[in-house]
Amino acid sequence: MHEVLAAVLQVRDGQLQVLLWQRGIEPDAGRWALPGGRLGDSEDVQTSVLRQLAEKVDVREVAHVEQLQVFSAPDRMPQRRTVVTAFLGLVPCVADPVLPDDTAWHPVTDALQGSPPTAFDHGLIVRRARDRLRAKLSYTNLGFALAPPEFTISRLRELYAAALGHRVSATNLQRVLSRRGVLVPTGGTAAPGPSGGRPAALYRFAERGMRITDPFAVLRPPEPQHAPEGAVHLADPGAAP
Amino acid sequence: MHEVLAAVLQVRDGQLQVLLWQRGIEPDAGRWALPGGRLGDSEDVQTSVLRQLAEKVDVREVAHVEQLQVFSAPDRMPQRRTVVTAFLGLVPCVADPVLPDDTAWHPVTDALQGSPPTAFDHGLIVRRARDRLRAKLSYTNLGFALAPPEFTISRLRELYAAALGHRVSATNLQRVLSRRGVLVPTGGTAAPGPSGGRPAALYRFAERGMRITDPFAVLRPPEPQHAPEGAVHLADPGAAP
DNA sequence: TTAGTTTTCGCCTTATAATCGAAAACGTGA
DNA sequence: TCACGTTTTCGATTATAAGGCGAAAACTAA
Repeated sequence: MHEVLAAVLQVRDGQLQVLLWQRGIEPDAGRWALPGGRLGDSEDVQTSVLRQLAEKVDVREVAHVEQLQVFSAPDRMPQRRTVVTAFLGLVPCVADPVLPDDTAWHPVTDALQGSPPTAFDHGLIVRRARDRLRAKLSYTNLGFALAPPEFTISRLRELYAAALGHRVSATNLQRVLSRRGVLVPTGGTAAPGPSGGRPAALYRFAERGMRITDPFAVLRPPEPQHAPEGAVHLADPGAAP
Repeated sequence: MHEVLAAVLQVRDGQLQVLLWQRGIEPDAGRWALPGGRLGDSEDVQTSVLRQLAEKVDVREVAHVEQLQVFSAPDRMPQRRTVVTAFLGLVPCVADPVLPDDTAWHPVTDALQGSPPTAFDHGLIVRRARDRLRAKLSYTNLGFALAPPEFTISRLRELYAAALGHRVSATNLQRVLSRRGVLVPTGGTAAPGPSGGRPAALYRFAERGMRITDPFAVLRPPEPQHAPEGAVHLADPGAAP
């Protein structure tokens, strides 16, 4: 049997959290599992996981979904042999979907340490999801999927710090993203906090489509020569000795 | 039904090539397909694809295998609905496995342009495999899977150029890989070619395990402070003013 | 010995990230 | 209204790594 699962991640309360539901029946009753379910006959895996998220946990605000990996160990679940395609899902920090009673957000760090206990191999899937997110935050504009449509650099810095698990310099974040052209100022400013301070400028991401600015520019192809032959007059119109 | 497929790549004759077999029966009779087959009940997908490669095309010299992606469009194959887990496989350039009559190597570039015509969505899988290889060559030591155990920089440069599809500077390749610590001199030298020249030093890869030296060191965590508090005496045993 | 070939190494330039500190822009309270 | 604390923003500087170029090294063949 083939099923799909999603590790849906969101930054809440300054921590990266994952959406889990508590199993009511055996096997692994009482343990916490990722949302998902059986693959339908007339849908592909990504359509299926989005459908099931919408149906089961009312998550329609998923800003980004991507395939993580297939888990297929014959004994990964007792009883029936089940192959699963695992996904990473990201939800902006402003979203607060209504959840069923058996469903809740849990800090990823806690879940990876057994609190709450996770069902089957779902803990491993959560770890893969977190690692993938951390890697992609470094070299893509995947941050758009964690951030609101408009945000200040400070706000974005908090999101990155929560997701990456370490401190992040606002100055550096600002310029690294700007250089890549994924950060666009909207012109507006946010109101200062209660203790004053300079009002922060608002930004948005250039595109929501995982645009990557030359991924891993290492061992890149040689620069095309400016004008190997002919067309030289174009580059040199009226030069004087 | 679930099946596994592998795009097995190797550099031959200075070109990146892929292993294909010609289908004898409908559907898509006469077109060229990737090796693979049905997932067994007691094996995971990676075990399965390695088994089938060994059984069907006598490829036991696969140096590296990794999951690419699940392809699951309901209509990706006529007749029966089939979900496939696609793999990337890499074979060192020195290997020359015995192949069945219906099986042959084809340049990836040609296959992607319809020569020979590929079956089902296998052309798309080949493209994904090539792109993945190119990306990973930039920031991992995946080159070990294309290269012999020992090699010269010139030889490695040819392999990289063939796989990446553009010229590669031997000087730069040498230093980029050395800096990462994945290139280890063996001490030996290769015999000069028929037209003379300085004999080249032999190298090997440091590890065959996809060791990555700090992947994408962007937005990296701040350096740990030398000695924030306590334990200072350890770092400073018997210092005099 | 000389010419030709190939490899290897050092120096320089460029590109990008990280760090530091000062200036700008706002509230608050004397 | 005028210092003061706070937060944001920007410029200058440093650090690191990749890319390019040419000279020197090490060999073969005439």
